Amino acid sequence: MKPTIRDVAKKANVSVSTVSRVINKKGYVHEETKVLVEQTIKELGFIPNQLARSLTSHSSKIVGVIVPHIGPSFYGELLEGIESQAATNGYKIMFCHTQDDPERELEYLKFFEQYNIEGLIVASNFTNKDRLLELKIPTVTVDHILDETIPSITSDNIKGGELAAQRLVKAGSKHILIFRGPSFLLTTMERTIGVFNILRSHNIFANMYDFDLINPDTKMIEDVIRNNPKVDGIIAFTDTLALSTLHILHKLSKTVPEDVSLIGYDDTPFAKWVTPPITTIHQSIRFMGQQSLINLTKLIKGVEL
Amino acid sequence: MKPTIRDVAKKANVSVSTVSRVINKKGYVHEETKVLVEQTIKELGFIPNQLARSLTSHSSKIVGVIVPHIGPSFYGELLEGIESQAATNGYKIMFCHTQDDPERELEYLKFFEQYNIEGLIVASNFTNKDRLLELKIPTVTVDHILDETIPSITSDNIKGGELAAQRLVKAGSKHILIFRGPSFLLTTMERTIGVFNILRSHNIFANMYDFDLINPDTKMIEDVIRNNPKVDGIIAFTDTLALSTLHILHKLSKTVPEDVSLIGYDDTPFAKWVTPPITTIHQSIRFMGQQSLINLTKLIKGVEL
DNA sequence: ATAAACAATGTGAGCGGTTTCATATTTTCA
DNA sequence: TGAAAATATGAAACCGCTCACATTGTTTAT
Repeated sequence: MKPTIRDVAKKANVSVSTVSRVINKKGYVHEETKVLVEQTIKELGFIPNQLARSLTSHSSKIVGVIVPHIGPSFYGELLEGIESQAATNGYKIMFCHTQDDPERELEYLKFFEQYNIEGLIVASNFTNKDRLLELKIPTVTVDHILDETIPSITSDNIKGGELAAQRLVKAGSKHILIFRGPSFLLTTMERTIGVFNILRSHNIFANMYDFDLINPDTKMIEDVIRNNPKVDGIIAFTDTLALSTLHILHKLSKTVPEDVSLIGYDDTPFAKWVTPPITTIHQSIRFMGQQSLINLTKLIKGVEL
Repeated sequence: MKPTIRDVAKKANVSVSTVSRVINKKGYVHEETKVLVEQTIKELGFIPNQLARSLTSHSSKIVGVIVPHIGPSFYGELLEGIESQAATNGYKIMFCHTQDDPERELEYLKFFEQYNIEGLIVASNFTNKDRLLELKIPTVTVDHILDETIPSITSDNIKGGELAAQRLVKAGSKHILIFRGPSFLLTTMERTIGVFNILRSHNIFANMYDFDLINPDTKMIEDVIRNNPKVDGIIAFTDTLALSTLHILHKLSKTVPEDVSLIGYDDTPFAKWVTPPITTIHQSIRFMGQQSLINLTKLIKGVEL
C-alpha cells in the first residue's frame, strides 16, 4: 500500500500536521525536523494524495477544457498551448471533445463539477450557455464569445479579415469568393466584417459561401467555382478549406496564383508544404491557448480581468 | 455552497448511507424511499463529489494519457479516439504532452500518481521505462512497445510497409527512396521490414533516410532527391512527410505519379485534399485510441490480456 | 521582571463520501 | 408457527489530508 502522511509522521516521530506543514511549506517548522521529515518522505517514497488534499483545501488543481473536436489543425495546437502553460502553473488538464453535441456538453459539465475543477476553458461554440453560467466556475472562452460576463481570448479576426482582403486587392482580384465557416461562429462574422471593410472601400464585388469546417463539402466548392467563372480571388477562412479549394482549382485547371489568388487562415504547418504554398493569415494559436490558461488562473485567484 | 450528501439526507429525512445506496444503486433500498431520495437529489441539484468518492472507493475514474505532442495529425486523432471511448466507459482523461522530454515525463508521472489515476495510456516513446514499471499502474502503450509486460496497441506496421512497397512495385518503380521516421521508433522498424519483405523478392534497390517527423528537414529532402536522380518511387512513413516531399518534387519539376510514384502513411484527412492526392496507407488511428482505452479498462478490472 | 509576541509542535474536528456492522421489520418455508 | 433468510435503515468509523486551536518553551520589549 502507498505510504500515507501518517506513515511518514510515525516514522519521523512527529505529528501529521508537522508533516503537512513541511509538504506545504506553511507555518513554523524547525529546520532540523523539516530535514528529517523530508528525508523520511524520500525514504518512504511518499507522494501526497491530491484527491485528499483537494477535498479539504477545496482546490483540485484541475482545469477542464472543452473543444468541439481535435482534428488536423486549430484545436490540437490550442490544446498544446493550454497544456504546456497549465504544467508550468501547476494545473492539470481534463479535457473533452463535444463534437458540438449539446448533450455531450451537459454530460461533461457534470463530470467536471464532480471533480471540483477550479476553472474551465471553453473553446467550442457552447450551446448550453445558461447552464454554464449557473455553475459559477471561473471560465474563459477561446476563439468564441459566449457572454459579456465571460472573459475571452480571441485573435483580432477583423484585422485578419482585413489582411486577407488587402492581399487579394493588392493582387488585383476583382471577383472574389469568400469561403467561410458557419455564420453562427463569431470568428466567421468578424473576419467577414474585416474583409468587407477593405472590399467596400475598393468597390470590389464578393460572394460568400458557408462551409462545414470539419468536413468541407468539396462538391459544393466545385459547384461554386464553376458558377463563378470570373473568379480571380478566394479567401478561405481556414487552411483546410483553402487546401480543399486548391485541390478543386487544380482540378478545374485554374492555376494559383495566376488565374486565382487564394488565401487561407491559421498558418497551419501544412500550408507551407503544399504546392503552391498557401498564403495564409497567421494566428498564434498556441499563444492563445497559453493566454487563456494564464487568464483563467487569474480568474481563479479572484483577479478581475 | 454546493449541497452535500448530508444535505440530501437531512431534507429527505433519511440517513446518509441510504442516500449513498441510492446514488450507487447498491444494497437494499425501499422503492418509495428511493424515489423520495432521487427527487430530493434533483431538487437540491446534488452532484456527488467525485474527489470524496475516489478517496474512499480508491477509484478515481481518471486515466492518464501521455503523448509526445499533438500536432497536425496522428496524436490528435488518437486523443479523440481515446477520449470518446473514455466517455462511454465513464472515465475522464487527464493528458499531457511531453515533447519527448524525459524530465517532463517524470514530472507528469508524479502528477498522475498524486491523482490516483487508475490507468495510463502511453503513446510516446517513453524514456523512463523503469520508473513507469515501478508504478504498477495498469498501463497500455499505443503505437509503441516499451516492454513485454505492457500490453500495446499497434497497427500491423509490417503489413503496412508491405502494402506501400507493393503499390510502388506495381507502379513499376525501380529506384526507391524510403523516407522514414527516427529509427528508434518501432513503427519505423516494422514498416521498414515490411517494405523490404516485398522489395527483396523483386530485387529492387532502395535507400533509406531518417527524418524528424515533427519538423521534417525539407532541405534534406531536396538534397536526397537531387542525389538520387534516378528515383522513381518514394515511400514516406507519414503523410506530413509525404506532403513535404510532394512539395519538393514539384519544385524539382518532377511530376507525381508520372516521374515519381509517391506513397504516404496514415491516411490523414488532408492527404486527399492535395494535388495530386497522396496515395497513403490507411491506419485506423481513432480505432487504435478506442481500443487502447478498452484494453486499459480491462486491465484495470484485472482481466488478463 | 512580566506581559506580549514568536516559534515549534500536537490534538482533533472536519472535507464529502463509502462501507461495515448493528438493529428492526418482513418474508419465506420446513 | 417459529427460526432462518431477506429487506430496509441508521450509526459510526474511516479514506488521507488540512487547518484552526491549544500547548509549551523561548524571545523580546517595556
